[in-house]
Amino acid sequence: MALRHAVLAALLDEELSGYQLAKAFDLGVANFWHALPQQLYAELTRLEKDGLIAGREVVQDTRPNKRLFTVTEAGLAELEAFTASVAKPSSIRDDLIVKVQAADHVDPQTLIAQLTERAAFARAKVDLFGGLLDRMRGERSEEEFLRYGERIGPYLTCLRGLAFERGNRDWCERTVAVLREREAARATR
Amino acid sequence: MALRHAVLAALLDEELSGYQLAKAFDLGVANFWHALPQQLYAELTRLEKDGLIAGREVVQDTRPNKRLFTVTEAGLAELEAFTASVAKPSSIRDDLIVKVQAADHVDPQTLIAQLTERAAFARAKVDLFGGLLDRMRGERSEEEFLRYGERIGPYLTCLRGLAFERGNRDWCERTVAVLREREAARATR
DNA sequence: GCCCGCATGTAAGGCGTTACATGATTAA
DNA sequence: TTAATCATGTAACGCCTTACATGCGGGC
Repeated sequence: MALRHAVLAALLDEELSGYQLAKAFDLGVANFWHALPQQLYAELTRLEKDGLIAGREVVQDTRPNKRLFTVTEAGLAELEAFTASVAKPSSIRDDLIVKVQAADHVDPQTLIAQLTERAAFARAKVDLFGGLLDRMRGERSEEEFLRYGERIGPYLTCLRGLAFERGNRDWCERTVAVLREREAARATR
Repeated sequence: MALRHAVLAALLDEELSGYQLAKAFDLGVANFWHALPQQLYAELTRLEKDGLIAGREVVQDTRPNKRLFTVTEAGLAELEAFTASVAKPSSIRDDLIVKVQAADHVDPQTLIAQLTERAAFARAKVDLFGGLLDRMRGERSEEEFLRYGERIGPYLTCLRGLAFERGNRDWCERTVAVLREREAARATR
């Protein structure tokens, strides 16, 4: 049950609507968790019912009305308890890695295409996260920001996301290079 | 539905029983996927029913009998199709990152303890994967092995696992250092 | 004598994904 | 006028996790 806590953590720094949360948890900006809009609307309903967040209706003229949510005292306590609870070890769960595991038995060209696509995606995320980090620390150097900044949580998680996507990019590129070399060697044999 | 394909990929290189698979997919050796024994036994039943794997009973005296599974032609075709299908982008899903996202609002000592524990776990995995890679490539250098070795799939996925755990280790250590520095600064204020 | 390893499952419940549904405004 | 953005959901299905169940053999 970690989606609740991810939502609570996201609402700590700013009041957000379900729609805004959905955008934050989508592929683009989710540097620490991923979820679909349906999950979020359902979870927000449950969180409010349990008194961990409080919503307030905002009436809009030109746009549909929306509900903005804030973390309550109880919600903060819940997060505190979650933080103290045992963490399960994380593991990657990625279709692409399964495909590479079977590399010796499937068509290399297909694999190369998939890896190339993923590398491009990873590069885009590296750029995105780099930009986010720049904006968060402003004029300050990273060292300075992390020592004296007020809100470093989102920065730290973004650093993890950045390193992860760099890892993806590098591994994909390396793997493509290996597969290409073997293909070339096979052709001249 | 990627567990099926992960199982198929794992059975490509050797005939395994459910129990052996369960060990491979457990925390210790799962360098490309993770699953619990119950999932695996259920999936093996389904895979056999669908004709993607074939099982043969091995009678043992001193131990309970077991069933060893091999990938069939149809199973290989299924894997081939899976490899060609679109891959979803992978994303990290990790309790610990959620906790760090809330770093500015929860007790730093608790967080430091969790991060320290995770760093130790990551170091253990780095060692484990390093050893596995050594054993796979034997006498050969990495370059040589990847160019001329016969089974490089498992090696490549293990490389991804190694890089991922190094990333975990480094990020945990860095984050602990940052939190400690801020705690020290707060104490002298 | 007790716990660990081998070997295989069932059952229930929670979480995530896919598909479907609605309806207004604004920019291309 | 067509598509994208804002805004919020319902329903069905499938995967993952947690708990429970069984039974023999070997080492400390």
